Amino acid sequence: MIEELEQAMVAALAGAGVELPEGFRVQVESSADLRFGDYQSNAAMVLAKRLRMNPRELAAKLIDVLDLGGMATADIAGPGFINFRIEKETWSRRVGELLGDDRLGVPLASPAQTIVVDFSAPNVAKPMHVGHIRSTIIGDSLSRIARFLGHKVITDNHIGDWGTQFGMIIHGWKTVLNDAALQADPVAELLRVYRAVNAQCDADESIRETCKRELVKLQAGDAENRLIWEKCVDLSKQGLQGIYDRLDVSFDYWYGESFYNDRLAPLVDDMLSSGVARESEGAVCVFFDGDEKLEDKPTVVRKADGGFLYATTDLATIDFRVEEWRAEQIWYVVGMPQQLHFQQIFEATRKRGLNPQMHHIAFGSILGEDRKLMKTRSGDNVQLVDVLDESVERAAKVIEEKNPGMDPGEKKQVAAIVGIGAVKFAELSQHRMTDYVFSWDRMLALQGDTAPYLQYSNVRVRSIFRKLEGGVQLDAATLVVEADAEVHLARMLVRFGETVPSLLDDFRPNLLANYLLDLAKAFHSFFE
RNA sequence: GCGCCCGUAGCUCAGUUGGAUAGAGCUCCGGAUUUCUAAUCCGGCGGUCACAGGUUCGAAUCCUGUCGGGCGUACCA
Repeated sequence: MIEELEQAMVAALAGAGVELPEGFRVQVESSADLRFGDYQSNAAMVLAKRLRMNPRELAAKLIDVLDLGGMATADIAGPGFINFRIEKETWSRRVGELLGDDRLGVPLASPAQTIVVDFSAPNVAKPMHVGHIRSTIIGDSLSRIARFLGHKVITDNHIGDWGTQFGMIIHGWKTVLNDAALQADPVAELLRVYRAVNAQCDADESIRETCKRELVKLQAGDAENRLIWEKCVDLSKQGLQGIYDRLDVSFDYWYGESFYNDRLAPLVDDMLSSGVARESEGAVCVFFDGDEKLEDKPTVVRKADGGFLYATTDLATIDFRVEEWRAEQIWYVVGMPQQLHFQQIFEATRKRGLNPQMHHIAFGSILGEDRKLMKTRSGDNVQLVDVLDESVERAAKVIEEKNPGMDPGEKKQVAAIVGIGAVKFAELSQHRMTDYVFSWDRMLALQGDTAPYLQYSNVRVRSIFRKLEGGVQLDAATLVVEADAEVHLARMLVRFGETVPSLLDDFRPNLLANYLLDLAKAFHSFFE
């Protein structure tokens, strides 16, 4: 719809003999306030300013020669807006076209690109906690959107399967592991072991040293430690997969930190010889001379003791993604606190002569009831599994109240759909940058702007089609939009194709959530 | 100190990138209904967009400053 109106406007400008200034693009957008019509353009005002004309006169001139082919009417309002009212026949036609359109009016992105999306990335041997929700759900959503738009999307779960925590876990595995508990619930037992050793370390420095030695042995390739590590990673992955299954999230690859071990030393050598990095205070660093913001913020890629860091692994990971996967874009769905880190590795990557488009898709923090940051390492964070369980349980209670007669198996199924949906939608409906206070009530609310509201509208739609099955055939020719509620529903349906492409401009799934709520409202009104 | 993010109705949040009289949901008040699943619909109350300047036809949105909150600031991830 927007496209047709824009073309008509361009033609009208030509017809009126208006010369377009360099770089000017006629824009039509959907009206925020329906009293001003369905669509509006401020082109006359913008142009009048540049050409030093009277905006209302210019708008009048345009409308004189504007040919909309009967699809809509146009008038002038306010300081020089051109408002468009779409005819009912046009709505009928457009909705009829959508009926047979698999893409629901969403155009394919051009050009399609290869995009690697890096999200979720939990640490192995420690269960996911609430802090992982945002990355996982926002990342999954953006991946799906990009895929639908026609991009080649590669999702990669960059798990923390290598690092200092393995010193503690291996020591714990050798000393305090309970085999029976491990069999019964591997994830819980690994967490218990980790916590137990963590506490021992705090109390006794010599234990911490022992753990460090275990880590060094692992890194040196010690067979026993290597085996323990492999088992830990394996068990953890199974636990994680269970959660991803419940969330309906999947990854093309799970190339964790350990995957890049062998690439780190050569990478640092290469950066040294090419002059990208240099030694400083015994460490190897990348300095960003001449960069106003990063001038005094070098990043260390090799410690004075020879060890490598997070930044080193990330740089090696970029290499791999560009060389192996031909990534044109790399998206990192990672929390706000790591902004500086990403500025550094993005800049370091450019210094190395690689130029994928890199985006840090940051998000705000989840706070405790005291409005303070939920600590990552405190050990008593709310676990993601518990959030999901609690959510499903609460949904089950509602079902028991509202639909006591439902088949028990179906009850369970619906509870899962509603419970998990509530958690996911709570994330997706909010601007990703805002911090929020974790609250069961907020996350699991079943009334208002929530997942259940959307799901219920879906149920109602499906119910209609179920009852029509075998009876009425829907086709474009019989589709007539007439009453106000019908027009509004048609308007919202057409808007889908205009909304989706804009979601990736600033990586904003919440705009889709907002749209869907508006669509659901339009549908419920229509339904009533 | 410096850098980044945030401040919108009593509460939780939107706001299509500079557009018209700033919108939803929750709460509260009032109404609808012999259902194509009421987990619904319709109406009402509620605002100095933190504050002060600036830019222009036009600012919640852009620029400057102030106040308040959060995060980060080389050998953790």
